[in-house]
Amino acid sequence: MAPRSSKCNKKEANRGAWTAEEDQKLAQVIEIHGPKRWRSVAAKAGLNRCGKSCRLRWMNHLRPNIKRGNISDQEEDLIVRLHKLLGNRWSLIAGRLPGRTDNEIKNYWNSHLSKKIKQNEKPVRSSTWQEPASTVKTKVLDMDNVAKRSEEGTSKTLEDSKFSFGGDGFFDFSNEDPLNLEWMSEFLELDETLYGFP
DNA sequence: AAGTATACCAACCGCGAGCGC
DNA sequence: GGCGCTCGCGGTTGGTATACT
Repeated sequence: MAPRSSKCNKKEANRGAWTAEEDQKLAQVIEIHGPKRWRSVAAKAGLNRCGKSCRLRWMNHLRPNIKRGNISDQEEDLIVRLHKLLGNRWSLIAGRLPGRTDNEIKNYWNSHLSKKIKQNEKPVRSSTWQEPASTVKTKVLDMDNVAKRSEEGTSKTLEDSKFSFGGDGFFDFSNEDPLNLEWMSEFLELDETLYGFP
């Protein structure tokens, strides 16, 4: 059976750090054709890279409005709260932090926050309540279902909520200031309504 | 100054989901 | 319904920079 196309050809493809020239070529092709069909983007750019690698480079470095470094206290707090709520769903967490990438947040978590959390293990929601990781996963899966039901117009639970769902099936917070934590506390209240916490 | 340990970040890998044929 | 292709995600690895002894 032929190898899956999503795998990079280890022998033929360029690997390792990207050069400025490669970045430029990639950005040019994406400007013309858009950030999709990554394999053909790689081919059109004349890059000896797999599509996957091109996508990663674009998403994490070349995209417009990317913020680099200096994660603020507010952002850090938000990451901690969202991680408590969503678990290791980095792309979702990154979606709430404008200009930040999932990879950056994941790295930041692994290198800074996971240690910090272990040290001062302070529950955010109450002085005693702490959510097991398995519960988080179940809840998130449930949230997916609730989101679907909401899209289908069959959800009663969220009917009166101020929150709406975006096209990706998740909460659309587009009207909320991502760094204002007020919306988060309301979100946690909603969470309690849905799942009976604490 | 040299060697070692640690921190940080970019990139890779494997897997699963979605989609079209 | 099955198959292959593409994409996106999360975990992991490897290289480089910095701190420490």
